[in-house]
Amino acid sequence: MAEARYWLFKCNVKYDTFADLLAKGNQPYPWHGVRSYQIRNLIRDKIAVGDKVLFYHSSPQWPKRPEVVGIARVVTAAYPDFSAWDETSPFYAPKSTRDNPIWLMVDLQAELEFAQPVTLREIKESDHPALRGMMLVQLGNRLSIQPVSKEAWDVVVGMGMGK
DNA sequence: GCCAACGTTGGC
DNA sequence: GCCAACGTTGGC
Repeated sequence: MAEARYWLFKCNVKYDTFADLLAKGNQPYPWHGVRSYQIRNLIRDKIAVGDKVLFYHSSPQWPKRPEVVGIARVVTAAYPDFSAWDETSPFYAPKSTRDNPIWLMVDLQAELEFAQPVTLREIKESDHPALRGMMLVQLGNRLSIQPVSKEAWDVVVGMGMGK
């Protein structure tokens, strides 16, 4: 296997949470709902089985804060996102057909829930150079999947484990 | 609810 | 291909 890479996946808590992954136990969880070509291309070209994921909750209800809540692992290659075919899904996307799927997804499996979630605010306020370099804290960034450096990974996971 | 960022759409 | 209008994201 190629060397694992590190990512941050944003999850809008309106649709899914880390609890949904944890509830699956050892079963894979289809990371559905990507509707951005940039992210689709990342999934298709860059993300591989075994890659590691910081699981981030975005857009929480006040007074909850956006935060990294745990770690997951990529367990499949990219395959068509079936939620695009479901008329009852908020991610229904009729342009993506079974014969010619536009939207792709991978499956995730939960690995570890942080003892102590790492909030966006903590990451922003950290003076650690690896965290200051994270895409997450840069202005205007809205990508729902972002590459994370090994250094930033180690720092965030350390914070989440309560170190 | 507000609003900045910014990707996407569509008229030309 | 340009670019203005529009829609979505997401922090606050």
